[in-house]
Amino acid sequence: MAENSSKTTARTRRKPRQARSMERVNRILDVAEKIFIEKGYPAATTKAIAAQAKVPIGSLYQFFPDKEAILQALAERYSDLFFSYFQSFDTPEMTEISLADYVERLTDLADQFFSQHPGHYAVFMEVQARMPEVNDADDDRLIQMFATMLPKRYPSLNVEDYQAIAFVMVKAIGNLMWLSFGQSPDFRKRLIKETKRLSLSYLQSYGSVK
Amino acid sequence: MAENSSKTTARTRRKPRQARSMERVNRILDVAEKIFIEKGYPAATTKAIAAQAKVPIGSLYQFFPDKEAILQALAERYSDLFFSYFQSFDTPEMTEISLADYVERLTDLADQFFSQHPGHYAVFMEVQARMPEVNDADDDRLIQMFATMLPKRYPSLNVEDYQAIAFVMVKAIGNLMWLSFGQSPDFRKRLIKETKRLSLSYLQSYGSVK
DNA sequence: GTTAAAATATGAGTATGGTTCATGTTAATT
DNA sequence: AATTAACATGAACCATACTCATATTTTAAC
Repeated sequence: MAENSSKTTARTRRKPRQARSMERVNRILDVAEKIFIEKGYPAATTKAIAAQAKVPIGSLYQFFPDKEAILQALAERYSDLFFSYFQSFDTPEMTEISLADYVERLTDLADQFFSQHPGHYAVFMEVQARMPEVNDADDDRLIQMFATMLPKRYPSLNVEDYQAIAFVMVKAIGNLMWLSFGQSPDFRKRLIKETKRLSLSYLQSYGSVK
Repeated sequence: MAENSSKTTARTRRKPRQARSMERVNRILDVAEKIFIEKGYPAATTKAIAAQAKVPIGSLYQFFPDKEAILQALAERYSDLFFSYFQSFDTPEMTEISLADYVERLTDLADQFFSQHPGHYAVFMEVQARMPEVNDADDDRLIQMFATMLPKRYPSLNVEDYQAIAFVMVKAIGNLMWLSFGQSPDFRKRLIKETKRLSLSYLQSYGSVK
């Protein structure tokens, strides 16, 4: 499907096959994450990353075509983690519980994920800035997941409706949860409450009673 | 209020006082906007900006302490424009019309602004990525504007409620409107409709009848 | 076990782009 | 007319992403 966009894939590099090199790649990723969080992406020099990972600069570029590829690899690690959180929502049982409960659990789960992985915030921030496509892909996956469940609750709507509703839900909730960081703990709690209210009243406007 | 954050203000530069230099500054800004839109901020070199504006590189740095300052200046131009659009909402009459009409007009105005200034999208994008504070300041201004009007419609709530509701409204609407670009024209229309539905049902959940 | 091929390792060197600064020129001020 | 302040200029500086020719280690073939 996806062509070789010059932005997404600069040039392919050898994938590590030997154990020693895989270790090094992981060391590089760990160190890079740490430095990205500490100083931000632009101030994190590839030399510093290589040095702290105790890997010569040439070796770093053996596996990562460019600096952005390091960020991208980190994003993928988080993406996998993220979806492992939401696995539990991709089940039929989830259509049985009440709409209010559903919204409640959905929001709380997102909240938990963000809270439990502080590094995600910094990495996500940079990825959003520099490679929005990556995050959009994750959102699309969530949207499809969500759209699939909607017919169960709203049998009379059509495909376009499901797409639109799922889009609004994922983006609006995601954005508000995201913004709730950077706020004071009290206001953050309030925002999570409001997020639930927002999505519930929106969904109810489509006539669900359950 | 604001200290000299090393991120926000690198170092002050002479402000142009003479006509000739003000012309040059404007030329620089216009060219920079064009190149930012065409190639994106990172690929826009200060050398290229200076060259196309027919200004030596040294002169550019006479007025802009660094590359980011150019972006910031552009953001300020748009910020002013943006608020001139929303001036009409800072009037008492706006509390008289129905909630549905209010939401309708608010959303359409935002839509119009975004549509009529395509350059804003690209610039805003980069600003959001690199200097979120700038955009947050704009949002805060909108939030206060909105929060001030809420007591008229919801007399029984308290200050925290007004703040929370205004926050959700501004951020949620703003985000959805923003995302509606990048979408197909049809889906974009649909999203604007959904944005209205989202905000209206949310506001109605607070018990307004009018 | 030897050897050829493939994978990995290395860091001095290159290219590019942001920024400076010493020196000159033009406009305002006295 | 003289002094000062604002503006102009671009070669040079410097930091940083990235390369590449060369050396070493692992794997595979026999």
